[in-house]
Amino acid sequence: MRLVIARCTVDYVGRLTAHLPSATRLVLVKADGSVSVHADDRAYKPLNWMSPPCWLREADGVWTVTNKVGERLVLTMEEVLADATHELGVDPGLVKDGVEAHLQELLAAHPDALGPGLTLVRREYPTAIGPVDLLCHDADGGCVAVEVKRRGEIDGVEQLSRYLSLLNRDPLLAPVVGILAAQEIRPQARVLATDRGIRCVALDYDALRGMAPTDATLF
Amino acid sequence: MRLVIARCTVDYVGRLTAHLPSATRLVLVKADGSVSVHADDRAYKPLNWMSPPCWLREADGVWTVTNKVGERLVLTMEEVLADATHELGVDPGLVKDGVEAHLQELLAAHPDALGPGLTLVRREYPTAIGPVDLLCHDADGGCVAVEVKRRGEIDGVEQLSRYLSLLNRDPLLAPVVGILAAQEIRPQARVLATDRGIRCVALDYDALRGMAPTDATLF
DNA sequence: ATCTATATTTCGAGG
DNA sequence: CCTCGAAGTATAGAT
Repeated sequence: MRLVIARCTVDYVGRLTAHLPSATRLVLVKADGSVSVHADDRAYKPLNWMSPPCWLREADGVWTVTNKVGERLVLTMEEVLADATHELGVDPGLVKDGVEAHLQELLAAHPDALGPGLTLVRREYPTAIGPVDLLCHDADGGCVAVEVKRRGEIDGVEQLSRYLSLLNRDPLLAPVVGILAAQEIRPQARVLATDRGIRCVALDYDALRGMAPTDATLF
Repeated sequence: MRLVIARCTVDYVGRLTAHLPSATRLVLVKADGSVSVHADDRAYKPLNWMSPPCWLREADGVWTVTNKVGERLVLTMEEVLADATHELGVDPGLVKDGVEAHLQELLAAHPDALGPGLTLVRREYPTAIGPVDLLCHDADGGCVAVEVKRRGEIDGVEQLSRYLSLLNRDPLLAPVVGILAAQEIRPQARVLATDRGIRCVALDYDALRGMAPTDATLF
């Protein structure tokens, strides 16, 4: 990884046209050839960048980064204040826990966390417009479609609504009711869901994770 | 901006739980207090980060970054290979061209690019749930609501659908038909739009930009 | 503070 | 390879 501190201007021409006036910035050139330009604020997003695969050509203080699609990132160096290179090696990568896939997995194992008497029919129940996260039966044998999200927003309600209108066209399934299950449900999403007869369930991830593996052998 | 090259492990506990095994990485501490951890690949996204506002406390080789919500990023430093600080100052920021606002502007000047005989009623036509990008009249005086996107996806169809159902409740406007206008329209969005009677128009940005300022004086 | 809409979104999975 | 959905999405703007 090469770290350059430089006063420079930057021009990007590709999916849009963008320009950075002259200022002192950090330029990162990574081992995969990618280049990013950082200001002294915001942790996540660079001011400007070119994603790999791409190639850097330096000529006379002008750095030109290009990719296969023809996008160009041009850095015009006015003054280089520092230029250091470090060998980092390949990163072992991030281990995550607590994302939507994991929530769905936990709920599939404990559908009764969504409501008493709920049992799983199947995960990723296929429909013409995509799979429903969970399809369940309630205590009376009625069908329940469950949309699992980390955060419940309007999009999730719309998505579930589309599934429900489709599933309810199937006389073997109808009537199908809906549940939006999420760790956090935005007020507006709750309003829209309620308006459409969709139940909202707030999930406690830690409690779910702490539940006994299966309750089926209690008796 | 402080640039640290170090062998370290990283643990994040917050919206999810994540762990980075020991490896050599770049740690950026920016003037706004934000911290990010970069591997030697990918220009855009850090391996791990904490967005501002947040605060870093160093104690005995353990860096703890916390924010107001109680999320924690913990870096355990095993070996610091470099540690340099540079003054960068405030960045003048990025100047963009070619985004949705510009498309909307061009279409407002040339509504007939959306269909023959279309004329503009107004941009950002206000409704209870937000402004419609463009409201137009067609050749017969009928109302047309236009949603402008750089890329047309399902969200855009849903958004326009909500506007249309609202606008059609107004007897002075109804019937209102919809147009989804975008440089690129995803297949699923096109299917959903068609199913709902919404017309899709693919935009040629360069052609739009090249059109004569106004055609009203042709005769 | 909350919600909405955008993004050069990036990233990964699945057909 | 394209398409689609998730992301600790982040970020900016409006309410």
